[in-house]
Amino acid sequence: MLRKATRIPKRALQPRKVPRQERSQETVTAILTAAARILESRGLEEFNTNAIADLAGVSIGTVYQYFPDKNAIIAALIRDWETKLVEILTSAFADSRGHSLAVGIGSLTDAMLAHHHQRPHLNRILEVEERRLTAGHPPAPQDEQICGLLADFLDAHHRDGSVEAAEDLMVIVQAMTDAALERELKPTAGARRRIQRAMLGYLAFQHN
Amino acid sequence: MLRKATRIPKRALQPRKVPRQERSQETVTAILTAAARILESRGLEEFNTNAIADLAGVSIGTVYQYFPDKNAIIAALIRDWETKLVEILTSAFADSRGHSLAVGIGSLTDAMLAHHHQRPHLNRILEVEERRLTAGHPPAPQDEQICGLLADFLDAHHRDGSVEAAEDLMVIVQAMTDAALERELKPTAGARRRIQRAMLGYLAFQHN
Amino acid sequence: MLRKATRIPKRALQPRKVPRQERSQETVTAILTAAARILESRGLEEFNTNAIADLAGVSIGTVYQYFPDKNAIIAALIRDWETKLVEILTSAFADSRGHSLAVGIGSLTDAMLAHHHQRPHLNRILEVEERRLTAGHPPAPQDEQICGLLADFLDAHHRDGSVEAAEDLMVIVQAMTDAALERELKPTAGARRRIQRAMLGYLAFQHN
Amino acid sequence: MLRKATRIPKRALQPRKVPRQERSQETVTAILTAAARILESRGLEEFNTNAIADLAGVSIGTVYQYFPDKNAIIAALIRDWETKLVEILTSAFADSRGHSLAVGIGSLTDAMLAHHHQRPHLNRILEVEERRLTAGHPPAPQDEQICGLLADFLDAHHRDGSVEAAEDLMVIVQAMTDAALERELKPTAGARRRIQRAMLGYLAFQHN
DNA sequence: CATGAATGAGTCTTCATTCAT
DNA sequence: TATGAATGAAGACTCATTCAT
Repeated sequence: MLRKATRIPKRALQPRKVPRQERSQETVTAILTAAARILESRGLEEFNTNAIADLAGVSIGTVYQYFPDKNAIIAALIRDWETKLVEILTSAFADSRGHSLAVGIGSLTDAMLAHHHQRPHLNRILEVEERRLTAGHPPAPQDEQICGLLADFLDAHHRDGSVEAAEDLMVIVQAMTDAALERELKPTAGARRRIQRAMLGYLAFQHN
Repeated sequence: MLRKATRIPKRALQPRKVPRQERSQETVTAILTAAARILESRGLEEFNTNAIADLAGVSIGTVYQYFPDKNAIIAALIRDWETKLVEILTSAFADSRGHSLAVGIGSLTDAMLAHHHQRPHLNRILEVEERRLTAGHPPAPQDEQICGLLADFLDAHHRDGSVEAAEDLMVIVQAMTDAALERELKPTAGARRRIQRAMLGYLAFQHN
Repeated sequence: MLRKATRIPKRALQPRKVPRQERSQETVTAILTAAARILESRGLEEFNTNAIADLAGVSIGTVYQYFPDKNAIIAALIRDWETKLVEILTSAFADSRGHSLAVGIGSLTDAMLAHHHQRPHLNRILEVEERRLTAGHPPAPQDEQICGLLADFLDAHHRDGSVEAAEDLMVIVQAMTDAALERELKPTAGARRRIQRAMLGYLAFQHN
Repeated sequence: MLRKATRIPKRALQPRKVPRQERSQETVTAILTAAARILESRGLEEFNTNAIADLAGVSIGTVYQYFPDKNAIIAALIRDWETKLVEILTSAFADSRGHSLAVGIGSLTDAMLAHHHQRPHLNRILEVEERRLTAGHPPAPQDEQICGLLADFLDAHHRDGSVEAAEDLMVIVQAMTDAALERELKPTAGARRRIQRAMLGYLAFQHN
């Protein structure tokens, strides 16, 4: 991955062909599963289309039938991962409706920690790759969605400048979750406390 | 086949030989300057040892005389960058000695914003690369140094848990500076305000 | 791996099955139309069986139902093209029956120019492909037919060595039409004059 | 070669690096020699960079050090071949200075026949490839040179429209030599006579 | 007969690294 | 020390063709 990096993707990151038959849906799943596993256990350096095909038990040609290139596979993993994150956060905010701001932020933190600690190595790589693949691109719709969820939640608690705050809080929670993940492999109470402190502190802060 | 650097670099990231003669020092500088320029203007994708040698005006063999491999070149750039950051922060904290906490945090923020906005594209890449190269490694001495500076500063203001706080604040300022850089190309007052809010809020926050 | 067609085609260049039913005939026509269009607008480089099937609106399997391989498709296009040429020349010579040699040669020239300028890009490619596919093979029956038509015409004008002359004249008219096509995109009076000069000069020439 | 065809060459057809050391000049020669041999004995289909490297006794990387891609190798062969043709024709015309038109045309014919019958199979392929590689490009300087030589020769014999005539004669001699080569492998007196007839006939022809 | 998913050999090309000079 | 020619493993990707459904 050191070589093919940065720059704007040359091909669309979109899948090439939408699988219609049942068989091909399974194939796509197998490819993505294999790709995730390789990224997770062998790292970006050994992430190559031949390895993916091997592990997925399909031929290399089949991989290219569904993905125009390597990056599109990573992009698909990122999309899946973000879609899942949106779901998790959506339900986290839904659950905290009617509760205090602190409770809501706590749910958010827990959800983020939980999601990141699930396949932490994979997530780490996907995060870095997302930055590479989207460099110069407009933000992914899912990112905006997530910010929107948080902004709505802040609005419900009568906070001004909710969009800006949501942006900042997402940056903070993302970075701190990441840092926590680097320090310790399991989510800990300490990590939770520190993230909470940053987010609630941000929200409580009054300029004088 | 020595191309694959699997997760943990096989070679030391140290330069191969410390150049003693003057001419050698110039050569190393030329190589690093070329490397930085390529990274900056062509991106990671076109960052390769042959291109570096070309731009530096030396032969590829000479590059390998001073750096054991490609990663060592990037590592050297990162080291330089961090060393500079240590210097800047050292003087920022020195200047704010005797001033309030807020003033000190303000200096830190300004220093970070200034440093990141200098060759922003290069810095972005180096940051990502640092994560790649140090994955699984202990933190670089410079990172510890920076945290130490901040911790000392917090101590001077009688803050408890200064090491933990320093760690968190560095994560926050780094991430937010980065995000700001992504949003707007020049350092803005708005960015400064938001970063301040996050850091001072973190410090002011009291668990109940 | 059946991709390599070494010098001599391994499979017959004949279509695989003669379509008897009406619908099959339509399918074959669709395939050949698509093939011609691709050759014409995208060139040999993008001429592949999958693209043909796509554009023809049939599945790749169907293409192979009617053509044993890719070369057979090209061969069919060439056959069609030559068949058409035979028809055109036949009527050209028929029309010039009873007229002078010069008039006949004029008709031939006009017919050739007209035929070549119809879908010139396609014709150019087919001509080159014909050489590739027939390398080492005996001349195609249509080529012989065309020479025969011309030889008969020359005979009617009491020319000796009509077969040899017909061969040579066909080579000349073919090459010069081609060259004209390369120079200017539309048939011009100049091109006609030059071709005429070559042909009539050839016929008029007397060894001393 | 069926696949990578038509269209305008994507990379320059120029060699990548001019060999400076003696060793590399030998390498380039070895590559071109190998390329010619493969084209000649195995045909375009088996003409690939790996085969070339193998036969040349160098590694594939070395091939790409001197040629940006496959087409550039073919282009180099074509250039060599044309350069040689220019030399041959130059001396043919030089020799026929002071002689009659017929003698000069005879020299031209002999030179062309001789040149084409040297490695006839290779020449055939190179000719077709030249058309592919130069499609849409301005004519190669060598082609112009050759026409110029002939035009000068015609001028010396007080022919009007010598440039047009030179163009046409070159087309004719090229095509007929080619056709002869297809009929018989050795240059024959018959072929010579037929080509002469075409060229002298063209020149002698008077419109009425 | 038609479909289209799957195959996989083959080809191009790159670039980190070595080593003879 | 410097040079730069040479190496070659590795990886991306294509597309003619097959065959189960």
